[in-house]
Amino acid sequence: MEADRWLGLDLRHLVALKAIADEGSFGRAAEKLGYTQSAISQQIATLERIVGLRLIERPGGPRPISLTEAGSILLRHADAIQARLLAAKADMSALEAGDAGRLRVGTFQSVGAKIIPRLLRRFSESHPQVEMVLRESQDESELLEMIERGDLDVTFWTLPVAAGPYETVELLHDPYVLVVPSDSPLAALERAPTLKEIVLHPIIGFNHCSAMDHVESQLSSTGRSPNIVFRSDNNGTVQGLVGAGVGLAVSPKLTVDEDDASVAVIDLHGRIPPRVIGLVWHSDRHRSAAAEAFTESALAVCRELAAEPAAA
Amino acid sequence: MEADRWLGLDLRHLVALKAIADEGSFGRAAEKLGYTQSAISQQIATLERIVGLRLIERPGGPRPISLTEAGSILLRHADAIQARLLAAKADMSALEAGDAGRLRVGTFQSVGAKIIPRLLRRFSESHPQVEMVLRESQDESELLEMIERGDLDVTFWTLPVAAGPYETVELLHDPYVLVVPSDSPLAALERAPTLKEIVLHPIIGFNHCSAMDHVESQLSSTGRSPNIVFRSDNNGTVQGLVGAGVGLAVSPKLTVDEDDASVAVIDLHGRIPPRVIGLVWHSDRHRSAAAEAFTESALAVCRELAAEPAAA
DNA sequence: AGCCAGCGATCAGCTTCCATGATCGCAAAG
DNA sequence: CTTTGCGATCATGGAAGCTGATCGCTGGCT
Repeated sequence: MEADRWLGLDLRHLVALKAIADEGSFGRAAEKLGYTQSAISQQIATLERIVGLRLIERPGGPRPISLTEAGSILLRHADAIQARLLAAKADMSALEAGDAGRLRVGTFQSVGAKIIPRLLRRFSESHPQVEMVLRESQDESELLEMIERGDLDVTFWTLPVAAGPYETVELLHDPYVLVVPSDSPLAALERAPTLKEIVLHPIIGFNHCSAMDHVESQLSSTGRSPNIVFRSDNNGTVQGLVGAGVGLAVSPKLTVDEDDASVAVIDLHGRIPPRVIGLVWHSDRHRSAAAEAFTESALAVCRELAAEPAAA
Repeated sequence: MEADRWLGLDLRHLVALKAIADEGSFGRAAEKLGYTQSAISQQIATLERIVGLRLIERPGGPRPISLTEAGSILLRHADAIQARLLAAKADMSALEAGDAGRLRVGTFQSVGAKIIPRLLRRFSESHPQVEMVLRESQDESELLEMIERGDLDVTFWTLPVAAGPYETVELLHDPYVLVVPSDSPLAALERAPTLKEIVLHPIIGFNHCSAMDHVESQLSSTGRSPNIVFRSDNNGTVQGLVGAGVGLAVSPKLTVDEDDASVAVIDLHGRIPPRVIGLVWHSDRHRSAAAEAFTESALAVCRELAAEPAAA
């Protein structure tokens, strides 16, 4: 590695570049960062001297500036570097908080019922020294944000995950089932009802979440939009309404209570593609031994769940 | 983003950390970087002040130092950041060299014969303004190193690629074929010869490369190691020797000359898994329009090649 | 046992670098 | 033509960082 001028590169330079790109002018960038306009101007000057290329086009006068091609390419690298630094910072403060034995796990409503209790029991028995912090969110996307900010170590998620600095592992395929009143004619059918048949009935839905959106778009693909007469996030409420004959529900199998005699649960045999439940974590963050062990436990538990459909 | 002490972090700090980890002592790291031991000591001190954690364990006296857990975690981030900086630097110097229209492509011997000429003609017709620089290497792994150093923009490669900062695209599956003298009894068989039958004969091989290693390990898996009587990297030589009855050859189909009447080419029907030819580029580097277009052209050409096995 | 070699920490001093604040040049809008 | 907003430039003061010397420590060598 030659001793070149790149060693003089400072993080402040990259931050300044980003601020200018965001704010659209040297002055506002300076204000945002708590510097003088002069300072920013000089920072960019030295940055341009370091890379040897003009990064920002200044047309002069009150006309707005713009990034050159080199500028926008460098900006992408700068973003990546800043993201990595944030990850490093999160790792460090996690360590500082004595996190050898703390694991913050994100979950959402519908994953909870069957997997979580079993997993928690298993994991806390095999790793009693790990303190688990469960964070359940109504708003799924919030979980990913927390992963990105370093507020969570790992989260459950329905795969695939959006593009981003994530690593994932697939835990299990959770098929959708139809929940109908136990005396419904649909329950007496030998075959699984088609989507067209289902969409003729009133539907009890969950509140909007990625799983529900998925179901509704599938139902809408029949050409007829489903008639959602009620929404609740509480599975007990949903099944109660179904049992009372208010409508049908399409639920992930893992969320339904199969012991409820007032309803019948009908396998849809893949008429709606199953949701895939997985774990997601930040690809840039350090992966603690506790997190690895948790992933292993989750995989084991889900393998068991998949192997005992008899309970269904 | 709070104005925290992390903004005071300097690249030199991370470089120093890496140097210490590599060299095993402050003094040698200082020497390597052209500083005094004092400077390194102070740099690490401020770095530790910034992150708020002890990064290096100094047992005192002549005992060797070691990274703490925080230190090794931070080092991994530092490595990633340095790698990203190198990519940025490579992008900048490429741009500086006026690379809007230059594309440096790596190839190796056996990919050349069928794909390259056609691809070059096609691409230079559709993108006449792009100056192509072809770099053929005998030593395949050198190509990946050049990608990593930024000396190449994209290279052909036999997938899968080793772990690293790479992105890939699959171009085509190139099956292995058996080349025998045209009067060989093997050529008269109705079925493809088995590996056991092949390995009984003397073999003309290519010099060691990933493709040849692959073939040899497959042949050895019969329990009998192949008898390689000659090696050459020139396909004409290999086929000439086969035609003269010196031995058989197992070659990737794309490299053989099917018009050579002195030999017969026999499809192995997947008895040896085909090699997969793809393009590889650096995931951190900027991907120029020329590179994208080149990938598209390569895909198109390879789709055509796959669709006309009649020529075989 | 005692000396020595090797290592990192520390300190004072000097140099270098960088942000500041004021000023200038420029071009579009009024 | 003046005003206004923006970036460039310059001199200056202050902070940060490197140097060179010195100290304290510990394990191995004699």
